[in-house]
Amino acid sequence: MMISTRGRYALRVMIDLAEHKTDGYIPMKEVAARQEISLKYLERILPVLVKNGLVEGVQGKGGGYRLSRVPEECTVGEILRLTEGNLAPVACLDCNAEVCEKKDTCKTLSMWTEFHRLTNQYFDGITIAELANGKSL
Amino acid sequence: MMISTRGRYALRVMIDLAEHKTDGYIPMKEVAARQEISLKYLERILPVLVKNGLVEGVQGKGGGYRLSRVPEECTVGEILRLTEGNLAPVACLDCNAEVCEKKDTCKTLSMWTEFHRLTNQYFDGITIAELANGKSL
DNA sequence: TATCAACCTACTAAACAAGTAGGAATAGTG
DNA sequence: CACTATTCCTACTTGTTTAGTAGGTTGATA
Repeated sequence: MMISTRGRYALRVMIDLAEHKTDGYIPMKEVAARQEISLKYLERILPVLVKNGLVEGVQGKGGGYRLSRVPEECTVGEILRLTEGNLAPVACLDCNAEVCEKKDTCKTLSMWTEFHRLTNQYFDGITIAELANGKSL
Repeated sequence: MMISTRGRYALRVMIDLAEHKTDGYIPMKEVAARQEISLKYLERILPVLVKNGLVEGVQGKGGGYRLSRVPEECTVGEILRLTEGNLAPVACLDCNAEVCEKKDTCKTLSMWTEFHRLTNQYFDGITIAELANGKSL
């Protein structure tokens, strides 16, 4: 019942990119230094955000990353689903998992389903812009 | 971001005890057979429920377990907190964890705190009685 | 051509999950 | 008393996941 460092670091990177937004690209080396996270580890986390169009990476000197959209349009839910795989509390709700054979008689399934819905709704309702601005919830 | 088998099995045991309630004690062997869960594994999960007064265990022939309270007074939240340790989404919110040194400037802490509150509120609002009766949520 | 950056793959150490194994303590029953 | 059925307790095991590290390749700019 935990969000791993992958998801938490991805979030911190996105917030950092929003806060230090310029017209150019920001090298991950700078973000890693500011956030005190291993650069090498961040390099392993970012590709999924690039592939799914949340950030753009440019190689070479003067390169780096920048947000693909304005921070107001980046939701926490989207970032966590990409980096954590899924926000489902039980495997039965994971779309990629095999179907549970007890699902028709399971007394707890609807509870998990509703919690899953609630979780997505909560995190989809928060944007990177709000976090960067320190909006209190 | 998952509830482990410990929590899920504990819940199924509690529901089973509620459904097969008698004036005596129910051997875990029966519950394990009905729920198709390893008896040995359940024996490892139950002590925490006993210690915290959710169920009573009686050893020896004719012994077994029974709920300490009526199912209407057993909440899912209570059971999950005992078996999963804590429902906190990040370590910073775990009371037993060391205090995070970034907590004063952390842009995400309030988001996690609110989610934690929401999670507890959701699961505290569901009782074993409701699950046993198949109340749809 | 040198430098700085993203990108890629393989490896590793530690922790955790999900159980198994083997018995000790306890309480009724013939 | 011996037998049986049950909880209770500790240690072990096996596989997976987490949180990285190592060592490079590719690509852009100056």
